[in-house]
Amino acid sequence: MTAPLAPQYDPSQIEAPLYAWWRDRGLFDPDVVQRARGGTPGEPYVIQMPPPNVTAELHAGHGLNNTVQDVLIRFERMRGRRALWVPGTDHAGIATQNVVERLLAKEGLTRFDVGREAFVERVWSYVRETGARILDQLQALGCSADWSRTYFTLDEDLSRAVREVFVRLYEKGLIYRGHYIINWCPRCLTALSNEEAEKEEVDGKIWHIRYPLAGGEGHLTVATTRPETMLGDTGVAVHPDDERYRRLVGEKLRLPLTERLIPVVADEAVDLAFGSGAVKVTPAHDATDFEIGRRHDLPPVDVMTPEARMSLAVPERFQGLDRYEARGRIVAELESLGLLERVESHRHAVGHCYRCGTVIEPRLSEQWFVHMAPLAEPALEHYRDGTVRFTPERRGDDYERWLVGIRDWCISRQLWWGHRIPVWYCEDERCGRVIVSRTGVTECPECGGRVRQDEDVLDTWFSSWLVPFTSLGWPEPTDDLATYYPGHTLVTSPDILFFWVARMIMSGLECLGEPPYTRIYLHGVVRDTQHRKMSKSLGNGIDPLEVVERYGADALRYSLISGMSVGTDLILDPNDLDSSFAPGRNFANKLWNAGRFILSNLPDVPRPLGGPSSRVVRREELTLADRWIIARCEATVREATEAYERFRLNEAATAVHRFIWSDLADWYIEQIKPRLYGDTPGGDVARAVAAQTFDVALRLLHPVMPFVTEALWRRFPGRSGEASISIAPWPLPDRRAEDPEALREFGMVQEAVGAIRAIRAEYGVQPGHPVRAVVTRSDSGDGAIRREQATVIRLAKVSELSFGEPSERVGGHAVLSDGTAVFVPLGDAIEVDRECGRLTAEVQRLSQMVEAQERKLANQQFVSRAPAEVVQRERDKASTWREQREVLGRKLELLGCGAATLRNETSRR
RNA sequence: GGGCGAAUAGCUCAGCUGGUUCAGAGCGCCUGCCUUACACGCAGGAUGUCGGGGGUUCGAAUCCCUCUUCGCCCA
Repeated sequence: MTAPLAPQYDPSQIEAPLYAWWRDRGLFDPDVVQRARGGTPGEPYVIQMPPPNVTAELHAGHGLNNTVQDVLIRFERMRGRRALWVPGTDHAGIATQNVVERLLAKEGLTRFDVGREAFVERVWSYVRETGARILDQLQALGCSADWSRTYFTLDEDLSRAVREVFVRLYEKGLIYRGHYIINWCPRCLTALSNEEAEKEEVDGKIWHIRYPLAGGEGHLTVATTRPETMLGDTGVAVHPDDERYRRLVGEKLRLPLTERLIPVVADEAVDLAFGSGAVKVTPAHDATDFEIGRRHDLPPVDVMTPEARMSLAVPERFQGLDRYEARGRIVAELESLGLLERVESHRHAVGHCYRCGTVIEPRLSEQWFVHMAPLAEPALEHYRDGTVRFTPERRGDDYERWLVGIRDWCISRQLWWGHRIPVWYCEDERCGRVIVSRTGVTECPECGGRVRQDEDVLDTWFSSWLVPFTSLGWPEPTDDLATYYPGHTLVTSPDILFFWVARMIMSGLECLGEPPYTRIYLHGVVRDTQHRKMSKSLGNGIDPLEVVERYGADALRYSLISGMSVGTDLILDPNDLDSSFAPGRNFANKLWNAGRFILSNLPDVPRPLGGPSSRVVRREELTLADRWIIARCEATVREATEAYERFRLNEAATAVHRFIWSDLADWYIEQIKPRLYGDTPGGDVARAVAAQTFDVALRLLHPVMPFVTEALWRRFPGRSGEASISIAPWPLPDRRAEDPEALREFGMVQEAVGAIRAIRAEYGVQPGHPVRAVVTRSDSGDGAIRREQATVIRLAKVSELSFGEPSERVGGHAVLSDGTAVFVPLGDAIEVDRECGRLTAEVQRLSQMVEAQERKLANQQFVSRAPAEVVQRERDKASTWREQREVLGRKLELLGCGAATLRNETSRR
């Protein structure tokens, strides 16, 4: 039927064709899948992909984030939901503009040289050329996003929606323009929101500077971390309750280096404990000072240019100096004037541009803002009433705190790449009308005069906070919007909780009355072994595409998923990809070979395990091993399904791993080999059970390892060429498959095999060399080992297995958990002393456990206060251990281990 | 300065509601094996003051307090 499979799994031959097949058949499009399923209407399930920057290259963080989303979307797709994963890219204003500016710089040009229009065209052509690259890269990971719905935040439709929202919020009075202190990046030359100014701890200093009293002797000492801003001081503030300075309030000071006279004012905002308790007030360069200045009529004096050089408002000798050069010069001059009282070291948080790392300059500037409190309120309510929930839960606290203390959002950016602010100003000064419009404006509706559009563009996040509905066609009432909004799960990393997640909830509630999703899964960050975030500049990144090339996408995905637990970071070693991704590579290969074995043994039409067929396998045909693997499979279905549902993806992955590797491959496949190609009858039953349980395992694993599972699943006999595991039904739990008796009994067989193998290894019996074994049943023994003696004989390489009391004494001894004794006579091969030592140690270990248990049970408090069930369990444990100890104790006597040995062993401890 | 998280085998991490998964998994390591699915494998094995100290409890890796170290967020 199909070509024989290679003994070693080679993902490079398998993955790309399978991906193309899925994609071209439309299996990622929920509407196509719905039709393929015969139109059964499934409940929609929607995930919005965090749109990567259009200029981004795939890194490990993207790999993790998108793998998690793909696992969830594939899981829900198989469960019958109309699973839609919406992909897109973000125009990323600052980042993209920076990239193209760097390209221009190589030609010796700036954006100002080429002009706005040409520059924007240049960015577009760059984006058109490279913009889809990251999405292509995601395909190599197996991501099953619906590419037919891919959006770009600057698409015409999405841009229209952005203007719509801007105008609506403006009309509701939630967007306003004003002069405030904003975060200014002197390198990117734009305003930033508070969130975009990343606080970073730096070692700084506090300079204590004397400001002389204008009238008479003395001075007032102020403390500052930014002495260069003193040139813009227009006052000094003290706390109204501060006894030290009360008499100075209202006095004038002579501002050093400028000779400007500035007043001392009293203001509640001053922290008595900080520095000297007197603060310089620089209204144009500090948010708090700006407020103080307003309250006391202190005029703002802007002493810096946009590039953070000293402006014309300062004495000539400082003009044009960079802010840090100016700092040095100013401090030196103050020192020479004897006005520098002292300098202290000071560690404090300083804002840095999140795009270029430059230290932010707080700057007075006219910008557009969103008034956030009214938007935050419903977002808060939907969290507090449990509608919107976080995994891990504690992240909800961050969300709540941010919303409670929310500040207005500065949304204008002094960039050229982005959504131009839809505001026009009448150029006729007498009119001065401000027009906010959904469509272009060419003349003033008031006076008919000329208008000019606001030069600025909107914050990139002002478009991405809308994507859960703009990606579906809003504000048009599209079918997609009706079907797929609101969505369900959002998967991202915690660093954009405020930037994006919280704001999307606000916009969804504002524009559509419902939050865009209700479950937010925030995963960790990928770090190196020194726990540093992976980054291009540190060179400690892992290239997911390289991993895919070397080990396959399945190996990457399994390694990421199984190594990541809820809410914790993922540590990977970029210098040792082999050991980082060995788990996934090994497992894919194991799966491949288990599949190779099972498939090569299947007939064209295997017997079914259930259903109406007359060939159905009857329950009484099943052997103990069959019943056991079916029961284990059932347990795995429950475990894995629940784990996926709870976002415990690592548990799902390891549960299936355990089933496939430890249960199916190590035990079941080994156990059924005689039935498959020996004389033992029942091969058809074994084949049926192997096929069925392996099929289930493949489906359970498909969300994590989509390629290898599909490759194998499609090769099952009787599969139609159209069938894909990606839309195969999810395995459902089936109570009838539960079988505690089979689990226990086969467990005893496993123990017996394990005991014999251990004895063999202990005494260096060559693997091919058969041994005899004697099993002495305990009173509680149930005879499973006797019934399954063929299994024990095969798997433990036993030549002759007998039951009853052994006739010999010299050999290896073991006792199973139910007290059954296992004896391997080894004659000359055994060293009696060694065996005595081994058994004595075991007896002693058991004795300690028994004694501890007896102490516990002798404790009246325990017996009376612990639940009866627990007490019973502990009693059972004690009697089991006691029995094991007695069995081994008798063995010791039989072996003739002297009391001397015992004493030796005792004193050694 | 405030808040949160983490600390368990050499490494990366599970251990969810205190007691039957209680000291686990994978990788690495040691020993022996190319046993006709797989050497990316098979079989066996070693390795732990569950970060320190104190407390609650009949019982603590698990709950509380405290200290140390590391990380994150907010001012």
